[in-house]
Parts: sequence; structure tokens; C-alpha cells
Amino acid sequence: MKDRIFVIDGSSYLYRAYHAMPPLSTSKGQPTGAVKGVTNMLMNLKKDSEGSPIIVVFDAKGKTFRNDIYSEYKANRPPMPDELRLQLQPVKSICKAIGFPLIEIEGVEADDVIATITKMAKDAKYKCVVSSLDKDLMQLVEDPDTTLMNTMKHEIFNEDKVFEKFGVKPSQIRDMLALVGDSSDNIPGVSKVGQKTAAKWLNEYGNLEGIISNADSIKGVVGDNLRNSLDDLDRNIELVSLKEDVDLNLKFEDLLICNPDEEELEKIFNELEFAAINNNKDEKSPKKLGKYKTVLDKKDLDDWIKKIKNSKAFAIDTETDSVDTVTANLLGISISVNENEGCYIPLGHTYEDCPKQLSMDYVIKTLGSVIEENQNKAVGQNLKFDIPILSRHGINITNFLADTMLMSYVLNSTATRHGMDRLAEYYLNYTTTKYTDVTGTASKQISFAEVKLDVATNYAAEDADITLRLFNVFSPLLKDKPVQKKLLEDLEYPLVHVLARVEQNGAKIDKKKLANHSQELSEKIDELSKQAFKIAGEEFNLDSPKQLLEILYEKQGLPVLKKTPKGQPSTNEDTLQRLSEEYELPRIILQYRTLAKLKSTYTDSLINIENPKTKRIHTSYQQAVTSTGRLSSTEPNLQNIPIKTAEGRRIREAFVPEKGNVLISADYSQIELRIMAHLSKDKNLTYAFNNDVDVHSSTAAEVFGVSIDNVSQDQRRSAKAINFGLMYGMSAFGLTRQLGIPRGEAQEYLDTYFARYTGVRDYMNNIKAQAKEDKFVETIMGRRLYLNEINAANGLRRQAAERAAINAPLQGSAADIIKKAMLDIDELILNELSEVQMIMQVHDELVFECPKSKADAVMEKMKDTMEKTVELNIPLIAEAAIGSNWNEAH
DNA sequence: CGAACGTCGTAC
DNA sequence: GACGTACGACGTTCGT
Repeated sequence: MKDRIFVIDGSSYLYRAYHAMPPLSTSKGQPTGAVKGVTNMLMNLKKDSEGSPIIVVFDAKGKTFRNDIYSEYKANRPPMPDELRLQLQPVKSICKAIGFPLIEIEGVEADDVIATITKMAKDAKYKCVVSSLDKDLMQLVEDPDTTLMNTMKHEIFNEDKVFEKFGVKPSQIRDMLALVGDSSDNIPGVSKVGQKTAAKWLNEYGNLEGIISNADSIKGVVGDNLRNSLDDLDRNIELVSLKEDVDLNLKFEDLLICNPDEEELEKIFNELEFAAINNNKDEKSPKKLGKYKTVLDKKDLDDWIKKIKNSKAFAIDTETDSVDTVTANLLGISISVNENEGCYIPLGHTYEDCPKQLSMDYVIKTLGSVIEENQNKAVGQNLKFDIPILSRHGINITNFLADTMLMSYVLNSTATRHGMDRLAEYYLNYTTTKYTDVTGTASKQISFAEVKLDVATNYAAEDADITLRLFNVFSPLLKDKPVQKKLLEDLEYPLVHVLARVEQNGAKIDKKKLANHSQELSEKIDELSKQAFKIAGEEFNLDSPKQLLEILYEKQGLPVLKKTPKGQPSTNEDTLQRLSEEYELPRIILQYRTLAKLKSTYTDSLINIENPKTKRIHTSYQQAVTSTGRLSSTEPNLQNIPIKTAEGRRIREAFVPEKGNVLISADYSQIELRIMAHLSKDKNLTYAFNNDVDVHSSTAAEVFGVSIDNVSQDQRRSAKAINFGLMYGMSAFGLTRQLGIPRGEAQEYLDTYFARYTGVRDYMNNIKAQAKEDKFVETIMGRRLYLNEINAANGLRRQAAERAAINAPLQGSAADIIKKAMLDIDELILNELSEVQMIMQVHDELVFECPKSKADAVMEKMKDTMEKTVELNIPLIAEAAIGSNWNEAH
């Protein structure tokens, strides 16, 4: 076997690591995530290379010869982000200190240098492995002694593998790239020719020359495009060909020398605050585990009970056999009272030879009552999960000290996601053991009950430990923000209990009705598919945008009206709607889409998700997801059940009460517009709400200069679009699209609106100015949305932040208000309406289930409570109705 | 092979 | 490029 060398494209490593790693940084603020990622990748490769030389190539600064050939080359590349730029030098220093030869040559690209090195290796009778999957480099595989390798997977790209992936031989890759072009390098290829078409031609005619000489026999639009692109193709070939004779200013032998400088490496690691990196070992660097104890006897449990009693705060976490809070069984409890310490009390582990655990009854009786007594010192992460589980096992928590997930959310809803693993990474720079690290994934996944106690303890006690450490980080931060602290303690924490109850209540569905509907949809969908295939002349996957665009635009030759952000011809509703005016196929696709969506997303999934135990569906409300303070709903999402079309409303008809009950729905009328009136104090808007005038008609009267009684349907519709658009920061362009009117006319509407509603105009300008000053906006209850990009140099991003600045106080305040209403109503239910269940929240709507006989009175109480929950400058109105299903009640 | 991403469509 | 906030189904791509 020949000797071999490895060649790395350093820049591509850097970018990959940058995107794969969290944004770590040193205490001084030097970003290090990408450095760490690259370092790990280098170490792994070093290990795998078994002593073979490794050479690292970086792109040099400045233009290359390709810019001389084509001035637009890579012209649309965004500049390297600052956070990454700052990590470039450290990465290079580390490469050198490890001892890898590092090569940067100006005027050419790293790919050319790599090509040159593979050529030198070949001449010296060495094999060459390039650690990259870059498609430009695939042409190098033409030489049997050169391969590309996917570092993570040890997958080798040889000639066969290239053919498998690209449909052509390595020697044809160059021609393929020239035909297809490369949007990231800003090289236009032959229009409408992608990898597939290019491969087809290359297999038929051998090479680009062959294709060009047969160009006349290629039919259709693509043929025309090809004939029109001949000049481009010459240029593209030059651009995609790699230069193999770059002057590296060294001999091949020089590349084989590894010259490590351990001292320098250690110095760099210290500066970057890296823990010692494992030079040789396979496993991840061992992280310092805290002192974690498995509690198996009464004496140890007693110790921990004392610790809880003596603590100022203790963290608690539960382990279960399911994520479903309605059915999950308790398998263990973990506790932490000091950082880096913790215990795990297993209660239900079942594997063979599992040590004897304390009995559930005993632990509930002893530890359980101490937890209850000390619950105002209890800290958890996402307690909405733990509370119902504990409650079902006899431990009732109604008043906890803190929830770290919500602390993080209220402090800054967008800094990071608020799952514990992410919070530990972000705020503690600590990598937690993941759940799937101990249970495995997918088919190999085992129940937590089968996880060995030592492993389970390290996982579970760590969770409690981390929760406590996060609490210690967040507490002082909140001390400095009394308004946010109040929001957290008076709104979000109490809401945890309410949401837990709403989730546990669940909603009843009429499965038979849904099943019938599903069957009906199936038949219609089949029929539409057949029609579509007939017109297309072939069968294809109607659900695949990719196949659909081939059929519509390439085979059927329909005009391309719009492209997706990625440059593909669009097949979305808007586009198909316009095409439908002239063609039948898009019209059928649209009908197909509507029905397929209903079936897959709603009828089928709702049937499947009914809980076998309760025969109801139990959504999960996410309290720390949205940037604005709204809740979101998952598994299933009950907040996007159709309502606009008759077919869609049939889904709502399947949401029903138990026998003898009815559903009551109460929703806030125009709550966001009312908040706009409240915040802006605009005279016209305030007048409309104070006098109970239809707000869209009133706007129409102002904008179109007619009396309110003479507002036409069309005018009201336009005014409604304006009112909604304003709250989203919509432009004249957006209004144009929405209403299908000329740009000038839309602009006139807006101008007139702002002339009539000067309060709204001033409010919008002020909130934007304030946001630019503060870098955040606030709701009426002081919930903050930080807007990092409000002063961005990039106009698009800045404008998006400006729109968010307008929208967030409106959407967020509405969210605050309905959350407060939920607390008030929950109290009402607990105190005097025990037969009523709150079962759903849909942003401005609450749905209840209650006995028919109580319905009228309950409805009035709910409506009244919602309207009085806060006092604004204008009245808050809730509209309520009773029904035998959700559609009727709404 | 499973995770992540892209596109599409539903809600408020 | 142009309207804010979400979730999920499905197909496609990519690499923990």
C-alpha cells in the first residue's frame, strides 16, 4: 500500500464548525465556538490518520484569477460574520501549533492549492485524501489515487460514489458544474438545467463538447436556453476548472513534516479558556461531574430531607417513563441544594439485577411531605411537566419559588431557546448529558426505567444541579429588573398551574365524524390526483414542490411568475392562483393541496393523537417559545384549526363536549387594535372604540371620505386590510399585494390614513425611535422583546426589526391580557364554578366546557371577567357564544 | 438513517 | 425585499 497524505480545506472546516457549534466565548468576549469545533475536527482527523501527514489549506485574502475571468464571481457572497472573522487567526495558530503545514496562496483559491497538492502527491506516488465534500473538488477523484472523505462519517468518495451521487463520472463533473452553474459562487448556468438534466445530457453525449455539437437536436425551452448560453459555458469551464500548477514555493517533502509545539498549543488553549484537549483519545473530553449520590436507603434519604429543610432554595426534577404528562409514571426524583451536588432517588427502575430501591409509598410519605412543606423554596425547569406527575403521585405543588425556563424567557425571550441543555450551554458554558445519551434513540431507545442507576444518577442529579446553578445565575439578573420580576412572579408562575390544568382537562373530539370526513377527503384527493396525472401525462408526487416545478415549468412550460428565496420557481398558493386563471393543472393542484392539508394535518392527526386513557386530546402549551409572549400549542397545535372555509370548519365541528355539557367560546374583539388605540391614544381610533362603532367601517369612512353609513363592502374590506397591515408594519407594497390595487393607490390610502390617524402615526414613529435607543420594546405589563438588529447596517434585517418593534407591543400586550384573564378565570373556577373546565386558549379566545344548565350564567361570568381583567383607555370587549361543538360556539 | 432544512399552509 | 407571531406535514439534503 502506498503512503498517503490528508489535505484539509481550512475555510470550509471553519464555516462548518461555526454553524454547528453554539456561540461560545471567553470571559473577555473572544468568540470561540468555531475554534473549538475546528480543533475537535482536527484532533479527530489526526487520530484517524494514523500518523499520515496532514496539510491545511486556507483561502488567502483578496481577489483571485477567477475575478479577472468573470468580475461577478462570488459577488453576492456575504462578508464573513465578525464573530467568525475573530476566530480565523486562532484557528490558524492552532493548526501551526499542532504542527500541520498551513498553506495560503494569494491570487488563487484553496481548491486550486488542494488540486496542486494532489498532483504533487501523485507525482511522488502518494495517495491523497481530501477531507471535504465540496462538489468543485469532486473532479479530483478522476485520479484513482485521490479520494474525498467525509470526516465525520469516514465515507469515502471514489469514482463509483461520485457517480452514485451526481449521476456522472468524476471526469464529467467539471462539465456538469459549468452547465448547472453555482448560485453561491454567483455563476449562472444554463437556465432550467439542474443536476439531473446535466447528467442526462452528459451520459448521452459524453462531454460538454458533445452536448454543444448536438445542441440543435435538444428540444424545448431548455434546448433554447442551452443554445443561448454557449458563451457563458466557455467562461464557466474556466471558472470551475481547478489550477493544478500553483506555485506553493515549497517541495512536496516539506508537506510531510509535522512540527508540533506543545507549549504554544497549551498557551493558545489557555487564552481561549479551553479545557485540556484530549490529544489522542476517542471519547469526548471528560467533563467534571458534580458529586452525585444515588439514594437507596432511609438514612441517605433522611440526610437529603434535612438538606432540603436547611436550604434557602432547592432544585427538583422528576424522571418518568413518558413525556406524556397524562399517563407518565414517576421513576425517580432528583434534588440539589448546593451547586455541583445532587442526589437521585430512584423509584421505579426495573432492569435485571437492579439494586433494591426505596418504596414509592415511603418516599412520597417522607420526602413528599417535606417537598410540599418547603415548596416555596422549590426551583424547577419547566415545572408544568413535573407538577402534574408529582400531583398524580400524591405530591401537590401549588406555589413554587422559581422556574428557570421562565426566568430565562422573561429575562430575554430571544437570547437562546430555553430548554435546559441550551441554557446550560449558553449561561453556564456547560455541556449537559443529553437524555438520549443515556437512553439511546429511535429503535434502540430504552425506557428510563432500564437505565442503570449510576448512569441515571449522573443524568438526573445533573439536571437538578444545573437547574440550581441556572437559578443562581438568573436571580441576581432579575433583582435588577423589578418589573420583569413581577411579570414572572405574578403572571407567568401562576399561569403554570392554570396551563397544567387546561392541558390535563383536554378536549373531547368526535372521532367518528373525523373518520368519515377523512374517508371523504381520501376519495376526493384520489380523484384530483388522477386528473392531475392525466394532464401532466405522467404520475408524480403532488406533494413534492421539486417534482411539481419540473412538471409545471419544464414539461408544461408554464410561465415562471415568482421564485422562492432560494431561486427556484415558486409553486406556492399565490403563484398557482394566478396561473389558475389560464391553466387547469394549477387549479387542480390547489384543490388537492387544500384537501390533502386538511386530511394529513387535521383529520388524521387528531384521530391519532387522542389519548387512549382519557379519550380526549391533550395539547401542550409552550410558555417559553414565542418572542412576543404569546403561548404556542403543540401535539397537537390547537391554535391553527381551520376556520375560514366551510370544509375547514367541519374540523371544528368535531370538537365536542361530553354528554350533557356544552362548549362556550369567548374571544376578545379586536384586542390588538384596541391596544393600539390604548397605547397611541389616537383620537379617531379611541372614539370608535368608546362609541362601539365598527372599527373597520370607521376607518373606511375616514380613509375614503364617506359617511360611515355609506361605506361599501369593498371599502370596509380595504380598511380592514389597512388596519391589520399597520399592526404588522406593512408597506404600500404589501397593501398592493393584499388588495390587488396599484401601488400609487395603496400609497394614497396609507397617506390618508396617517393624515387622519395622527396618533397612530406618531406612536409608530415613536416606538421605532425608542426601540433604536433602548434596543428593546415593552408590553403594557413590562414584557420585553430585545431587538438586536434594530440598528443593523443590513437594511432588510433592520426593517424586519422595525416591524417587530411595532408589532410586539400589540401582540405581546394582548398575550399579557389574556394570560391575566386566564388567572382570574381559573380562580373563579376553583372558588365557585367547579363544574366548568377551561379547555383551550387560542391567542384571543378561551374555550370552556360546562353543564348545559349552567351555560348562560357561566358565559356571562367569563365574558365579564375577561373584559374587566385590565383597565385600558378604551373598553375591552369579549364576545361569547354557546354551542354543541366548537364551530357553533365560536 | 435520523436530524435539519426548505416549502407550503393553517391560525390569530 | 416588501406583513407580525407560531406549528406541522412532507420532501430533500446533510452529517450529529
